[in-house]
Amino acid sequence: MANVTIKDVASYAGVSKATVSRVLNNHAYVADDVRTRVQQAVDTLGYHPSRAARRLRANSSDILGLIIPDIENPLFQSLVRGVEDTAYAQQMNVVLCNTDDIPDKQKVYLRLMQAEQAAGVIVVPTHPDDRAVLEPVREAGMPIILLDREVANFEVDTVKVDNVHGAYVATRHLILLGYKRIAVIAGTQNLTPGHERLRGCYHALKDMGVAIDESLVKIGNFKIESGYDLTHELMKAAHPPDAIFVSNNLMTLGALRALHELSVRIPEDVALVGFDDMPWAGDLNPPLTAVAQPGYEMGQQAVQLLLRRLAQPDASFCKIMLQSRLIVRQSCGAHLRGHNSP
Amino acid sequence: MANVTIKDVASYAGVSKATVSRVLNNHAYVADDVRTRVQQAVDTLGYHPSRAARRLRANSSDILGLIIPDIENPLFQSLVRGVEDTAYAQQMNVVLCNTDDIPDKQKVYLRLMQAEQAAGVIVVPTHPDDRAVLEPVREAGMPIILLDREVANFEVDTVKVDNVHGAYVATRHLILLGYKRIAVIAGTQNLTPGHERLRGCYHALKDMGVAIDESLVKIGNFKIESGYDLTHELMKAAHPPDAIFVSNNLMTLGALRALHELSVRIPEDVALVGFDDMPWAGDLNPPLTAVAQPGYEMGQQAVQLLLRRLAQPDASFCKIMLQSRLIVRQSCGAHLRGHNSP
DNA sequence: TTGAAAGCGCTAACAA
DNA sequence: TTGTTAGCGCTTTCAA
Repeated sequence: MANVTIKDVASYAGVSKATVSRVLNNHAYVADDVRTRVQQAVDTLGYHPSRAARRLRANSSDILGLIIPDIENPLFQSLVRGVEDTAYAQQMNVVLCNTDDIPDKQKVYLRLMQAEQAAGVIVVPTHPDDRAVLEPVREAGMPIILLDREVANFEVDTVKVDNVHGAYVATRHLILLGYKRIAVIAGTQNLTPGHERLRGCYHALKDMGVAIDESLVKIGNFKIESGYDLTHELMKAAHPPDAIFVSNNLMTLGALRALHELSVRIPEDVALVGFDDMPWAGDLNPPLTAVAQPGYEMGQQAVQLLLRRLAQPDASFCKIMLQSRLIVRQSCGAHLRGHNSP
Repeated sequence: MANVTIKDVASYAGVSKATVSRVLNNHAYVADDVRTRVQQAVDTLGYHPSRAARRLRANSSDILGLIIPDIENPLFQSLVRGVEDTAYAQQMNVVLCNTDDIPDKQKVYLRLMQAEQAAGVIVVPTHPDDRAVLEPVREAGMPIILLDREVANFEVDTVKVDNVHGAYVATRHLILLGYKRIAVIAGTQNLTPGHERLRGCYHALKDMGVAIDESLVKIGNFKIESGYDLTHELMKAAHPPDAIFVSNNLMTLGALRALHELSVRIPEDVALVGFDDMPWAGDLNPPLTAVAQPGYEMGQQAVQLLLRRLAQPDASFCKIMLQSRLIVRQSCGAHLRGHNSP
């Protein structure tokens, strides 16, 4: 009933607490018969060491903090699974925190992880200026891995996706398909993915010799409503676009909804390519052409980076850049206009 | 740099550790000037109490374990947010665990929660026979709240949805719209939602005087492939259905994919109604008619139940049953056949 | 190869 | 109103 402690095991097995501890932690210099006797005691008593006590002793835990904006975003879902599966295989436990991109929440969670003596944290930072909050945490001895987004003036292990290239490929794809008025719904510009994706767009337009019409560039905030509103703006204009590149999944969903409401045919009237794939992107109306980010691998890599940092606290900082890839379905009109795929 | 402890604060403020502790925990009988002096010391030193130590002392924590099958399922996403938001407001911290419906994983996580001295766990159990794993945990003093599914012979606080009624309404909706050959893709039958939803179907068919064609009843396992495969089976048969009720979101996605592959028009050739709504259900092709479960509220209620149990450990067990509601979009064909909605 | 003892940071009697 | 002290469960010297 009451909790079984190491003391109970010790007296049951007729040895000292120290010996039980040694058995538990696989120390050398324990007689075989003693070892088995202790094991039996542990089993019959159903003993499990108190993590609180261990943590107090060791001043660290096997907890891995994972701080993300929002679990309802499909990208972060696969990312979380990548982190969890990898951590689980290493006997680490993941504590998931949603910041909703609110810096204060992020601060609270970072503090929590410190207080919990987490082994380290993997963070998708809320803001490029987050250095002020992150640096003290690292100074206090907790390894930090940044994921998906970067923070200004903050050298740190990072896993990200080549946003510029992804957006470049998507935009070029639209150009090659012959669209003339390509609009872009960009994301929050002071988030790395936001401006990198816009830059990728611009690069492609320039490289392919397409003049940039600034009235076709809208800056959103990565949320559904934003995609919805900006699409309305775009389509209500005197010269609406014939194709739209949307910078993330949520805004793409908003764009889709707006276009349906306006009874605009996709891709006949307007073609659509989104950044971020979703498991059900092929079931949307129409099946969505999208730049797929390797969310699961991003999670995996982040954990690997953390383990490396834990093993070698003084190793130099490392940035891992993963590739995205374009998945051509129907919203871009490739099936109508032929395959000029990149 | 090094961790600031209560001792540091005490000596900085020129008082004893006990006094610092009293200030920290808002005890009465602390002189005002002492209180402020300690507060200042805390602030300037940037002190945060060690949770490990507190936990060791108190033999319990403010951690709430949330054990679900899979975060990639939209239902569990809103559920998680409901739990997190509610717990957060109560200063509790949520540790999320995905079992993938694998009993062994569930066992590991339950053990982890015990070792972490969680205040309680909210569990979506993997199996109706899970009593053997769950009961010992509760016996050991940890409150358990069951969510979404029930466990045989295990009296416990539970939050669930009225699956029978939800399926009933969905099926009746199809009957009222005039469909004659209504198929059902059911879920795992030894999971409560699985057989309850099938029962709801049967009830509706019987009540409305529709003969049951057993060849139109398929038992799946709640996963995408299952919905996909069974839809293929259904449509390849000599007498395919003119409507399908699918028992959860993932299988509905599979069904949708299969129907598209077969170039079956929805709802003209086959109507479709799914259990579980999804944020983007309206963007699917066609917009999906679905039974919406109140995932967020389920999460909220589960936390409330846990708090109640924590406050009154001996209160009698309580079962909360939430209603689902039918959201009529286009996949059921209501817009073509007129509004015979329930 | 084993045991005794100290101490991790905190809180709660008990005393003053 | 405050300080002293013991102890939560564990690991790790140090000594035997």
